[in-house]
Amino acid sequence: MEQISHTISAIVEDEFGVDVTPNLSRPEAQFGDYTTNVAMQLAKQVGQNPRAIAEKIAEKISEPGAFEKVEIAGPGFINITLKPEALLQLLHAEPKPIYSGKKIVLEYSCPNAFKELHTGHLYQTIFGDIMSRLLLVGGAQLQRTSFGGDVGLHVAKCLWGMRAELGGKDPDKLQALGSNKDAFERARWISAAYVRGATAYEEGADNKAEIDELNKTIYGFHDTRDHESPLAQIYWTTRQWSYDYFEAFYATIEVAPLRYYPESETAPVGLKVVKEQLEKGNLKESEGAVVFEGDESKHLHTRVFVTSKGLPTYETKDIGVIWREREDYGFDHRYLITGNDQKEYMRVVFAAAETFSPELAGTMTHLTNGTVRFGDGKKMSSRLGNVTRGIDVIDAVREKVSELVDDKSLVNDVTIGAIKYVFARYRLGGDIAFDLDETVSLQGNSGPYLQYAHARARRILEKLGSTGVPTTVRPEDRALVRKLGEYREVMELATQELAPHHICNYLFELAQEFNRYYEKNRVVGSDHEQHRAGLVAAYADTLRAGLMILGIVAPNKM
RNA sequence: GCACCCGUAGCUCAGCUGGAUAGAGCGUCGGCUUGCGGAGCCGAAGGCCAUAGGUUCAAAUCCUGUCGGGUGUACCA
Repeated sequence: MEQISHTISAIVEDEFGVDVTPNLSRPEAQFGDYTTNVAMQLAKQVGQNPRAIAEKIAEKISEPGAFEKVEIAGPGFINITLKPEALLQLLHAEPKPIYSGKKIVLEYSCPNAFKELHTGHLYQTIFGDIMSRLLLVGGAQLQRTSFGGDVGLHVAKCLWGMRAELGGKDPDKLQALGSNKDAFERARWISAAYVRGATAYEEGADNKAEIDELNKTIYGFHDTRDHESPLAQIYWTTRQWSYDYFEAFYATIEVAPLRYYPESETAPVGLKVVKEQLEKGNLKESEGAVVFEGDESKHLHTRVFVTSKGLPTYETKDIGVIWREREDYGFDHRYLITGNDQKEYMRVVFAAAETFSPELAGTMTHLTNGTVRFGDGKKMSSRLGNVTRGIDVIDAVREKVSELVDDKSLVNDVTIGAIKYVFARYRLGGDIAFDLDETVSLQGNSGPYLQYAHARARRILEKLGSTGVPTTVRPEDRALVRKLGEYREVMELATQELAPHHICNYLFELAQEFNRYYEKNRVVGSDHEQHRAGLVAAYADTLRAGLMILGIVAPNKM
């Protein structure tokens, strides 16, 4: 593709003295393998009509007999049809490593300690994980990071609740309680305690005062490195339970682990920066608080970095993460995924970061995801533990899959595949309408459908033993071979845009193309058995490779 | 009020660095049916791409206004 582009570019330079990089794209099959609209773009500049320009370019480009066919169509499209050998060569092309040599930090998932991961976390974690795979395909030196609160009011509410649940602050009772629970059950218990604390906070002034006091006490555990007092022991133990739970959750959905930066670690770093920047005049004191004054001409809000009570806000903690990540990894670029309600907020944080440290300018990208909605269209509530937990979604899918798949050993791969696929399918940014039936459906554009399509192809190959490598393209093969050859281009697009939905669309189209082929062309026992088997193998391998980048296992049987 | 995001088939979504008759899945209707795994294939119906202008040889795509929906707008995260 690049070669063709260069060739055309050279011809245009030669004939018209204009420097362009022609836009090559994949047209509908009837028009050939590639098309370019370069003639139309040149028409005005060159002062000739586009068809005449196209004629000249087409004549030159087809001279050495490099292509099967070069045609002019419509207002001046140049349509190129590749020779069979060229078409086959595309099957072996590797995607360009566009992030090669780049140190990249990708921050996502970001659960708070002492809370369970809800559906939004599930979505973002899976999407972030797939995005990280795309960065790796692009050759990046990648670090996956995550950031969350292990201090703050929500923790105080939780600790208060845990103390109430335990009937005191005896760490031994906690140990006894935890000894017969797994990571998920412990997280569930912590979560229940949080609900109790949060309710108490709303209901009684005494409770509120106690919890507010507890909030300071928890900061104290960090400041004084208190690991001994009974309440501190409960805090540290349950914080570790939270971390264990994160690990267990990530293992369940089969995503890579992340380096977790707790707020207790980033707040001091942020505060130090804030102090320096206050002296430099980049931050100002206002009404007793430390604020960053947003540039109103750029529609940036003014935001508080340190409250009038002297406590760091999320802004400061976020600056802390950026500084820590830079210190730890020296990133060339940092991508951050959050919910899209934080868009405007993060613009200010980025603007502040770039003011504090101008070399950060242009090195950070904030990506946002929408809300996961369920069939009834209701938005999930995160109040008082009334959340739809991530694990509940996983369990619901698993249950459904169990009904459909006979072989129990396959249930997990299909479950995880279905969930990953449904989250990868949508362009990042919009809300996700999660439909259980559609997610698990074995027909239509779903993970299980593609897994099945793959298994079916493998079964054919199993019947044949050895398979050849296709060396020619027979007329009936052409559509399938062409589709297979698009893999690299799709990969590059997905990698560049960090948009896995392109891969989903492609794999689904590929499977459809294969099914069409398979419907009409018998493989086993045909005169072209070895040849066709080679195509089936290429198809199955492509499908598996694509699914693997989405983090989805492609079983050989289903 | 101001800012940002969104508005494409009954539903869920692609397409948005401008290009050839606007695509897919689900759903609906009609064919193929003793199959290499039919969990498939073929076909039909269904769209003034929210709306009104503008730029262009060419607009779902870019610009502006309007309407409708969502989010954010200093001591929460």
